[in-house]
Amino acid sequence: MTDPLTVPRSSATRETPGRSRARKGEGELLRDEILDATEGLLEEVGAKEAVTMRAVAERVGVSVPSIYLHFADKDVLFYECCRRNLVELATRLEDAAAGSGTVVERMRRCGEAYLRFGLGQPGQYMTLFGTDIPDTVAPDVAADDPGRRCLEVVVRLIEEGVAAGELRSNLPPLSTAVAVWAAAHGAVNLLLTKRLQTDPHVEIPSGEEVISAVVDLSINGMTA
Amino acid sequence: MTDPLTVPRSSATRETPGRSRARKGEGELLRDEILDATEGLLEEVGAKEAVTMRAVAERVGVSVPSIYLHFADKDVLFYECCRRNLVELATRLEDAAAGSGTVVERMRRCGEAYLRFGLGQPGQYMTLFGTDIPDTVAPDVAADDPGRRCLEVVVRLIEEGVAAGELRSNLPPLSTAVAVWAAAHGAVNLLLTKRLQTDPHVEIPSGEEVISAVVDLSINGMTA
DNA sequence: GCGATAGGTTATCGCCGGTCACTTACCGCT
DNA sequence: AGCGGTAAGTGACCGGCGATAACCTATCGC
Repeated sequence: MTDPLTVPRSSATRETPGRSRARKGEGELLRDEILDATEGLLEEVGAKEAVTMRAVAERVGVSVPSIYLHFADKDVLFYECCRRNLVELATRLEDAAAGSGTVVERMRRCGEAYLRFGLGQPGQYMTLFGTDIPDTVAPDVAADDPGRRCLEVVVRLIEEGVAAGELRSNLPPLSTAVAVWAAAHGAVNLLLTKRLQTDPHVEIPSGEEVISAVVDLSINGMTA
Repeated sequence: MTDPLTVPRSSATRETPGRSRARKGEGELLRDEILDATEGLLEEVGAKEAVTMRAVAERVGVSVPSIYLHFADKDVLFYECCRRNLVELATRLEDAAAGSGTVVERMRRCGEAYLRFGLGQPGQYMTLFGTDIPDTVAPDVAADDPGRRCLEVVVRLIEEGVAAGELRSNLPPLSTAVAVWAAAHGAVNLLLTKRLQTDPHVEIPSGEEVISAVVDLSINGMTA
């Protein structure tokens, strides 16, 4: 009944004659459009499970299988989509770490930069860091893991601080850096999953308060 | 072609004549069986997206709609499943906080208990804390949020430590407690999502090292 | 001009979460 | 004793999902 989906629309009507999109060497162009559309939808709905391949295809103005010409599967599409912005995060952290001031000051700027980055792009942050690395992208990640690059910045900063006598670290710098990363990651995660706003009649710290509390705690922990 | 699914098997064959399961007031019994099966499957595959309602039904030996007699939807089922064990976590934390020793010692035991709990039940931890609270369970959570109970323990411990002069906290205890929780949560999250084992040729801290690094950092941060 | 092929399309698959209409077995009530 | 009400459970099915198979067609090197 009311069967508008089964109408053949085969080879006579052709109101929208497919999509006029071509140019020989320019398949990469469509690839970028797909990534843009994915990123947009991801930030609109917040989680990749809520973004369907059909929705991406529709936004781009293309059919679903066309996406699979450029990306092996949904996981790869979303990983590539998020990784584009990783350059931005790495850059911000490296800028913050390389700026002027004491190691502690620079470390504080790094922490704030990380937290603000995560909170600024919830969908992408949770897609990148919130769940297991999907099997189909795991081999790729091993060579170029986003989180690992962040970790590197912190490790070097800690080493510098210890060498300068500014920081104390009775554990290996890598272990301490992991702990610092964990604190920042956990804070972003708690805020993005709304774990701090479920109970309206309990006063809860704002995002800014959480950021400064986490940064304070971590830095105090290293200067003790 | 090869249409074994459309075979009627209507009202004559009946090889397995439904499932002999009844008893009037004992529907709750099936409910518990469903929760047990869900928990088992969840820990086997690690994520609720990978556990289908059909798989749960099959393990229990029941049909899919029967599950919906006891749980409104999949989210509610998994939330109830995980919440059962929340009692355990709350108990462990309260035990650790109420034990003997200085506030710092008890705080350390709390941190270790939290981390071990999370690492001990990956599927349930990630289901409870790893993503947004689903809409269908959110109203319920507001009244009895798992994380909130953990937070309470830490807040009281910090207040006690500050009063005893053992801890220093220039921020409100709640803010500091959130930061401590964030550190622990982030550590569990990083470990469970395998963020610390992607690169085989880089030495990475073990789970135990991460635990002690996070606990050290947090406690140092409060005693500075 | 012309065949190869990059760049698409339509149609369909199998599986998922969830619902509907229906049946069965127990139980309180007369 | 037996009968209606209802708790408990079932088979069939829906729309939507990720993914694929088979097919078409405009472009471009030759």
